[in-house]
Amino acid sequence: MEAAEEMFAEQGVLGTRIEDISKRAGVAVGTLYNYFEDREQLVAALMSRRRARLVKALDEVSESARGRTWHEEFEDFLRATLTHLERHRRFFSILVQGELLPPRRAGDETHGSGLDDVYARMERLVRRGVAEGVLKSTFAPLYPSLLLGMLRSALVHDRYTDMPGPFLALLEPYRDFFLTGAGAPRGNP
Amino acid sequence: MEAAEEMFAEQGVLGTRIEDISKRAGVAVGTLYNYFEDREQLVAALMSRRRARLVKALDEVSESARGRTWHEEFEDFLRATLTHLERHRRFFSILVQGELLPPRRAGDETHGSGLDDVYARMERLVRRGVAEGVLKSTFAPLYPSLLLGMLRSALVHDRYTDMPGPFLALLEPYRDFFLTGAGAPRGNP
Amino acid sequence: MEAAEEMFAEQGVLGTRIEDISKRAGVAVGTLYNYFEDREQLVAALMSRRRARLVKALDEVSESARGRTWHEEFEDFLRATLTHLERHRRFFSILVQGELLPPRRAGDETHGSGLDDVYARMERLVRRGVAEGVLKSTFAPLYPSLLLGMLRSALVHDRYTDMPGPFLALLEPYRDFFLTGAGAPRGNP
Amino acid sequence: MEAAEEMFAEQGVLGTRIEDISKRAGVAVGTLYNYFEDREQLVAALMSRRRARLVKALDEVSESARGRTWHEEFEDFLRATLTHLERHRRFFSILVQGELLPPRRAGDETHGSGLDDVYARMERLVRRGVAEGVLKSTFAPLYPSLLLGMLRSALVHDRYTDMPGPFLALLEPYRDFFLTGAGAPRGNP
DNA sequence: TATGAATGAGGCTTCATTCAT
DNA sequence: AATGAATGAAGCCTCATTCAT
Repeated sequence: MEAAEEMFAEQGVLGTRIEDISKRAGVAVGTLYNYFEDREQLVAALMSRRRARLVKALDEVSESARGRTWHEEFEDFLRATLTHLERHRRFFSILVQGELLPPRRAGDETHGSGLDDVYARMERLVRRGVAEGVLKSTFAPLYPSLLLGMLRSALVHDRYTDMPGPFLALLEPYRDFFLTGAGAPRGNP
Repeated sequence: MEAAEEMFAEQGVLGTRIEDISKRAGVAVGTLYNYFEDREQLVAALMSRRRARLVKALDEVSESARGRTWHEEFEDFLRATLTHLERHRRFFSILVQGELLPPRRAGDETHGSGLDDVYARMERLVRRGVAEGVLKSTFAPLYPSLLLGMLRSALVHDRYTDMPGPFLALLEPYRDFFLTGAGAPRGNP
Repeated sequence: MEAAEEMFAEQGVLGTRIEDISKRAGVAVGTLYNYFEDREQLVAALMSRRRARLVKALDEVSESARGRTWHEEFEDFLRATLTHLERHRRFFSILVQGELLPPRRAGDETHGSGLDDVYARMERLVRRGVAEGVLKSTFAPLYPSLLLGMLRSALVHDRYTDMPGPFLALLEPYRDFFLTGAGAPRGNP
Repeated sequence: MEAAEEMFAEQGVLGTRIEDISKRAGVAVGTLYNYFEDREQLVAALMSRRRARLVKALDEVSESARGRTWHEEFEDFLRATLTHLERHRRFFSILVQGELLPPRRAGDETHGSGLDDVYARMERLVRRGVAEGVLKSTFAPLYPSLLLGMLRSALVHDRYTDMPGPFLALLEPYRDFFLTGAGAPRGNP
């Protein structure tokens, strides 16, 4: 039933008809409504579910990082994220864009943008990096969002490139970029 | 009339009713339809218009960069973009998300994601940087998208931070991050 | 299970969901459908049941009236009806309104308005009254319906009065009204 | 458009589809929704309109009664009501049954049973009768509801009689019944 | 025999679009 | 050229009914 998240990925969240979802899921409309109050809740549930998966993966990375260097954890973190992105390209591109969901009536902070949890994991990772002295502390508060932006750029790149290729190939470049930037080493003429 | 782009920013592109736009614009629905074939064209026109502004600003930067260093152009580029972002926070956050637009019938490449032009400007900037040897050439093809991702992170950061502050304050950190990354300089034990 | 007739009284016949009835009755929907062909039959059965009770009560009155005066029977009749009304205020107010039942496909005279039997008892009572000369015969055919209307007015009065009070208190006024009307005795200048 | 109240009369309030109403009214569904928020408001509006007509008629009676006897006003009152009943048999039979309307969420006393106004007119009439000494004062508070019940009995009678006939024929019998009751004059052996 | 999840026809409502004024 | 009431296709959701367990 969850596999109907593909619909969202294909048609967009707001452009998908409940009936199509149910059809793809192989059940009747009514059945969906036996489990979800209304369209909004169905959407929220799908989002939740997908997000939870990623968060779980990230937590496992964090878990198995005990006793290993920050750089190793960072690499694993990137790998996990890129892999997840790979598997859910289209859907993730939507998860990243919580803003376009329906207006969200006032006082309904139920699901944030759907990225709160992911963002939190990134904050933790950054904090450890700073604590261990492997990340500059000056602009540290910006790093989580920059990390998020960088990962999002994978989707952008995917879009603007003729030869998409596996996201995992971005692991090394992204690690390198995040740590040392795009600037050429100066002073080595 | 164009000022009704605020509607999109507030309610999302798909969540905005034509009638509301016309009301906010102070005209009747029929009037809108005298100028735009249908909803899709109205949306496209608004997008176009906003994008054109940014592109124009970026081109001016590029223009006035003749005879100045790449770093100066880069800084101007960032400044122009952040300023634009500042002024159209909400709307830009939507422009950045071309994917959620209507289903897009097959064979209808009319308006791309709305970022094509911006992306092209970034490519040009990166190319110059590489040509002048101030940017690493190894992963150069990724830089435009990373630049885009970085700028998007401004919106993310805005969302997850208690003290938003002017986007322009991000100029220095972002320049620094893009050029040298987040990693602490090593080899200085 | 029958006690779920309260639902009808509370929500109206057409406004009550089968599932709610079954829930209130403490059984599953399927169980109801094991006993009643469909919704319509369930409704008919409930109506029938309630009506049967009243008819039974009225028949007992008629029974025990043998050898007593018409006025005594009339009083008992009123008492029985008002008592019944008292106990099933809400439901009775619906029974009285057979017209709002489902559209009734043509050629489906299955359950009449639910009051046919009651009306018949009233006709009998009126006939006896006329036969014994205690009721005017001029407009006799109207009396059954007037009797019904008078009893219904108990429900109306209940609705429009601040101090509802027991229906039984209406026994004397109603008897008086039915027999002598509302007009002040004339000819006593 | 108002003529679509016939639908209610024919199919019942809850059994009528909005689309049918619009069809009968010769307009599109959307058009109805341009004038009424939703189904409930449409129903309420129709009720209101019909009730207003009757109330208006009753007020005219009351108006023209100045300087005439109570009995004359009473007769006019009956005539007006019966005439109205005649013209809107089916619909009125529904107006009389406000109770079956949708559950009415708590705290929504917007339209009462639709008979409040009519009831008020009856109270006024009765008060005058009592004041002028032509009505007994003992059970006066019950008379308005009895009057209502009596009129309703016209609908009942209509239902249970083979030869319906014009309601106006009930004028004399009802006047007589209301004033002197059904009992045969006693003491005239 | 009781259960209650699944079903899907059908009703209500929205809103992009038209067109007579 | 501007208007905005009318339109009706299309989507959301309900709920009577079925049937495998």
